[in-house]
Amino acid sequence: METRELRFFVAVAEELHFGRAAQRLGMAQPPLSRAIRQLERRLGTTLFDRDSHRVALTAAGAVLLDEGRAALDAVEAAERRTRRAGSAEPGRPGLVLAVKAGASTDLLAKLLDAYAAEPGAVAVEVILCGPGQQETILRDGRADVALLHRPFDAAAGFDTEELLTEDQVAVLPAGHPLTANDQLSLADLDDLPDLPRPRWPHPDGSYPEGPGPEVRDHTQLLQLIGLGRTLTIAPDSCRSQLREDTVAVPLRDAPRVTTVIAWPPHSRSRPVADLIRTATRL
Amino acid sequence: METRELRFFVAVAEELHFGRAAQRLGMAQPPLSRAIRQLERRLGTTLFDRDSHRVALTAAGAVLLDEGRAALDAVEAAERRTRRAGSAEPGRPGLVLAVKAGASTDLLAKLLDAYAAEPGAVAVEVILCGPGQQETILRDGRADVALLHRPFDAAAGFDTEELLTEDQVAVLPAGHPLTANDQLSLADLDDLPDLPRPRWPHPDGSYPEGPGPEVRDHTQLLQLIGLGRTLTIAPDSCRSQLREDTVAVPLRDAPRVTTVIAWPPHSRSRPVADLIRTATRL
DNA sequence: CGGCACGATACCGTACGGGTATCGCCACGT
DNA sequence: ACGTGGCGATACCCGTACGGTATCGTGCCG
Repeated sequence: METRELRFFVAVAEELHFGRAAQRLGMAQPPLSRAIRQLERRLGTTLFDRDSHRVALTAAGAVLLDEGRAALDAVEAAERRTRRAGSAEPGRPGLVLAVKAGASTDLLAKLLDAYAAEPGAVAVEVILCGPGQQETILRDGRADVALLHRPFDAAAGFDTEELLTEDQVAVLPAGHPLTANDQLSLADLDDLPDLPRPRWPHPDGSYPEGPGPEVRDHTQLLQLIGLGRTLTIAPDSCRSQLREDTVAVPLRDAPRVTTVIAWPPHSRSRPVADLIRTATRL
Repeated sequence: METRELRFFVAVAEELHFGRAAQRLGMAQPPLSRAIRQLERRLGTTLFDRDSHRVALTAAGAVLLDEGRAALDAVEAAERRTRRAGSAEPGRPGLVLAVKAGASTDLLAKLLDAYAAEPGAVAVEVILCGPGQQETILRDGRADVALLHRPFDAAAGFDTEELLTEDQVAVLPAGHPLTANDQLSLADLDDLPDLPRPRWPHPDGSYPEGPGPEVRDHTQLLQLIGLGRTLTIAPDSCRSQLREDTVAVPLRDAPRVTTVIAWPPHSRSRPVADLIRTATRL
């Protein structure tokens, strides 16, 4: 199976419409139809149930959509990482690390310092990304290593090492009545009319429905908290980054959060191994 | 990047010889050379250092070899699993489970029985494979689920659930002097001139060097132990399968072995989820 | 210094991927 | 009921890029 065919298939499977899929692929509809038919012939299976007015995935098609996306990610990762390894003049980033923007700043600083002191250290580029995007970025090769937060980020498919386990705190506007408590429970934070939970974008950029404000990054989030418009739950170590107009209150019953360093299981590269070793020794 | 190019690249990278690689690919050498050059141009990187008498991987080439193999496995897996899902007439195997031949027989039997009793259970095909092959088979899509033994099998890149942890025993020929002990240590089994360790084949089918007998499966192994030609270390549960001419002796200091059920992290399929749920409830 | 092993280059034919035009089918509207 | 429009399939054409054969250039070996 060629990646071109897989890309065709995924486009049709996502659009469930040959015309739109062809448009997305920048081609005409007939060759697309033909390519899919040919793919079906070669696989010996029909992938779509279609008449002139409905296109639907068969069971086999659903399997290929899952597996095919993973395969395309793997190919894309191979391509990107090779490109990066190729253009490795000293000074250009030899290693890309994905972290959730605003999280674990002190741990991150310690890690980068310690690694830079290692013999054979290469330049590290840090990608700051929204919650839940590190997995994607690590999977498709834009990053080589990531810092994830269990149990919130899925580390499925990666090798990991635990670095740090912390309690969580509620981050609230300074002066809010709840800040009078020296401890809170998760239930206290549910359904507060004045402090609805913020809404983070999905991977596709769309926002879920709800009353809370839409946020894109942690700076924005902290500003909104300071303005008394929302609240958030964060690892204890976030205290060091709080502004004067926000307050952290320990949570009695929030799950403890573990920061782990994650990497694709076949990374045999020297810099990745060095960085991981450095991290585990912190 | 197309999978065809990746296959070309991997062939050359493994042979380090354009002529032989072309032969392996069933094509002539010139188009292969050209395809590699073109791949290098598109990636903007040289992948091989070559003159007329030596071909060697560059750093970028080494990266692409690792990542490319993984990507090809993923594509192959997508293809195989789709084919399997497509030809799913009731009766044909809907689920393939890879287990190390001869290991965990009783656990396996319980699992298969329990799963068969589930509503919505599909036919399960069991693949018996040599040690260390389950990962490959699971990765390239010939199996959907595998039973692995930690810490011996690498579960890197898969999701896992622990099922059972056991101590290990030494399996020896009946009547051998060592069987007089009611406990042994690993050191007692090293460098026994009369009982050299068996040699298992590598994934490519070749055998490592050494004095021990070459074995392909556990039946053969047990027979050779019975004949007093070798010994092995195995989980406690293997006792139920021993022959009369072999004896198990507990090991004081062998690492405990954990049987885990493993699956590719993106399996969203109903039968896989059912089987895993069944396994964790045993 | 001649022979050889090997990768690169040159050149050619063909098969396949993509485009345009058109058909066939079904749902819907009036 | 019939016309219309939307959509996937089919028919046909064309360009390109992939693979094959022949040959070259080069460095190693005897």
